[in-house]
Amino acid sequence: MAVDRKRFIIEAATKSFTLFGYKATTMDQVAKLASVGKGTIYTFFKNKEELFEDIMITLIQEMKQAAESVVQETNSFQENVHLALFEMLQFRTKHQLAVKLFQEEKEMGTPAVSEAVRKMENAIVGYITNQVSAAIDRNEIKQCDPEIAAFIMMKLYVTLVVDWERRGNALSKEEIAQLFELYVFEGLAI
Amino acid sequence: MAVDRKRFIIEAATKSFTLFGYKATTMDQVAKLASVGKGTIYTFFKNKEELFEDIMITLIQEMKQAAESVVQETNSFQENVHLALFEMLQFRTKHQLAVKLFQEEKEMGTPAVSEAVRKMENAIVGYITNQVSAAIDRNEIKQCDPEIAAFIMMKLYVTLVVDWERRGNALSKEEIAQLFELYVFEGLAI
DNA sequence: TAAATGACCAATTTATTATTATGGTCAAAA
DNA sequence: TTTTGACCATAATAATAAATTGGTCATTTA
Repeated sequence: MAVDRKRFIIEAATKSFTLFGYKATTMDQVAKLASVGKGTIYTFFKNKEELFEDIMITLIQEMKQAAESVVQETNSFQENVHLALFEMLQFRTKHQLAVKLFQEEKEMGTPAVSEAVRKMENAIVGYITNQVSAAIDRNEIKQCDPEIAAFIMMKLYVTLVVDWERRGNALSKEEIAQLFELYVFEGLAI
Repeated sequence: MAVDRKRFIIEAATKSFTLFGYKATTMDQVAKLASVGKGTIYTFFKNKEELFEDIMITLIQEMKQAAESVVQETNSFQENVHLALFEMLQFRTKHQLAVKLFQEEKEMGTPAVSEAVRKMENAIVGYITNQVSAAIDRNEIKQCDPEIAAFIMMKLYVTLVVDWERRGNALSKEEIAQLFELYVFEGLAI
């Protein structure tokens, strides 16, 4: 193969999804951007949705890597969970494609995009679930259902980072860490 | 005044909002249902939105009463918070007007309805905030920001009652109470 | 001759116009 | 003085026309 057409197509589609979103990205546009005939796209991908899913797999991998880059063996479980969750939620607001997709999901509810957002959420919960399971095995925390725990932790972070901000002034990273520790680890009981 | 026209209007509007939602309820319809000329409505209410707000105040009062009906002096704080939150979230899924409004908010995003839903949420948080403040004064729980605590508790309940159900099988009232106690009061720390 | 292409098509989306319905007013009636 | 419903400007909806788009496939290319 003289030129890596598949790579060109993926790069062009990523650019276009990032700039215009899923719905407003046309296959003609991707073909033009990739300097490729439209038919060529369909020799690599069954349809637009599959092309999008391929790109989403990469995005989710990047998000996982972002989490892994801040998690450290030597840290305590709660420190690592805090860092990982904060990093992944941050990723969703910093990575341009993720931002565009969340916007499109909220404003238009494009089905393929809703599914993609769901998969990102599952990736976060899945990653934290593993951390929780490991922490239980190491006897760092109480016995509990790891998936429910991970789900609650993620939702608590969204509550603290996103929902509370909507009600007034945002919480700092340190305040969030403190609240997380208070409610999930220490508890309100005296 | 021969007949209580205002009462008739409110009853007719409540029926219509419950049956058809805010958007699909017409002032002509309300007037007909109330056996009143359309102009009469505007002698009691400035416009459709104010009529709706009047009815919402009643709905929120009812929700508060539902919470108060299950809260008891002799109960512990966490028991009362559990009962109150469960009751109010239940109220939102049982009271027909509330159900209709949540549906309309989700499907159409009617601004007046979004505002109403926001007020219901504030009412719940406000009620729990008071409970938390009182519990701190009684030294039943640790010192903490009562509003953030109430907000987190409400969100945790929505997570457990609504969000987790969407991921698979629902949790029972007892499981929810246990999880609530584990995460908010006891904590995961060993 | 296998890979690449873009004109083409059915189906959907968007733009345009016509029609209806609705919130709110106010002169007349009760 | 209170109540009313015909009336109106505006907004929502329906109907129709025009443009766009995802996907195909016969033809071209290397």
